[in-house]
Amino acid sequence: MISQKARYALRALLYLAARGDVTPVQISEIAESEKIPRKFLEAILLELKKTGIVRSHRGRAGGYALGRPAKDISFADVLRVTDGPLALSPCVSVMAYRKCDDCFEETVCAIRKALLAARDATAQILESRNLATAAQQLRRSGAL
Amino acid sequence: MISQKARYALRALLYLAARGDVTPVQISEIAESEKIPRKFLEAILLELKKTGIVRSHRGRAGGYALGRPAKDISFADVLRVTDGPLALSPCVSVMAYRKCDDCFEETVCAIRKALLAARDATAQILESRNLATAAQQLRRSGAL
DNA sequence: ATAATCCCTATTGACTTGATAGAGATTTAG
DNA sequence: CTAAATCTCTATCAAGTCAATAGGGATTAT
Repeated sequence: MISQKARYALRALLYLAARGDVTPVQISEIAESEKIPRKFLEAILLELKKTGIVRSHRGRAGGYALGRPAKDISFADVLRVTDGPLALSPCVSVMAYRKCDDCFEETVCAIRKALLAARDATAQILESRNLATAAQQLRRSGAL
Repeated sequence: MISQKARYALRALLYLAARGDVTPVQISEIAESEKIPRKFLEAILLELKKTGIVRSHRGRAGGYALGRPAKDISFADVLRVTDGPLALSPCVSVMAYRKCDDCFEETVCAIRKALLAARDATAQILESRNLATAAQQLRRSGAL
């Protein structure tokens, strides 16, 4: 299961993508529109900023905007920031590989083989879905 | 990421599958062979038993055995017991559906569409991998 | 009977999650 | 230049989950 933080992050980013504006949007506006606890959202956007998914402007007319085109921000990008690796085991993570603590012989591990296949399948989907395609779906369903 | 519990469960079950025996195997034997804390393994096997994945015999020559043929125990079956639903969100879980707490309109949710596709991909893999195929892989690699 | 086994409940410490508080740093408008 | 509005940062909190342990109780083969 994804965390509440991931949900909030995706909703906030989708809000920015759907708005499609160039001028920065304030935290309060996002928080109210998407019903996200304001202070929690601050922390989330800060993290997203560190990885370049959003950028910010400080001061009077400040706020947040997407850090790159919506089509270049995948669901996988976001989930990796909020929830860590997509993989079901460190030993099959591509972005954050680590040997399992008590692994005997990785190349032979039958559990690993299954988890690796699962990771590839998940990553394939989550990397192909991005904020642009998602926003487009919303428009088509008449939700915007 | 899967839990340590899931790892232990898979290892223990794979041990039973590889042994392929009809007579029950004792907890201590599994725990020692697979280096799993004995008491923790007890709790895990008990849970697996409740869902029929293993069956047990009590008393003097007691122990555990697979509850059905190894080819009918998938990785998905096991992970659902130890770690809950495979889905990344309750609203896309097939075995344990639940509406998201703050969901506005499920049919329109763009996040849901992506998570649903991810669930299907993961489930497809994890339901097709079972203890028999895994044990066979071990034999082929000469690990048995 | 007895010894070996599974069965059950409770407890623990470490860590994570979701959320909140309060002050600091920066920028724009007037 | 000053004030107000914003983002930035650190600290804290309660509740929950995870991994592991402990100590018996129930059952059964011999």
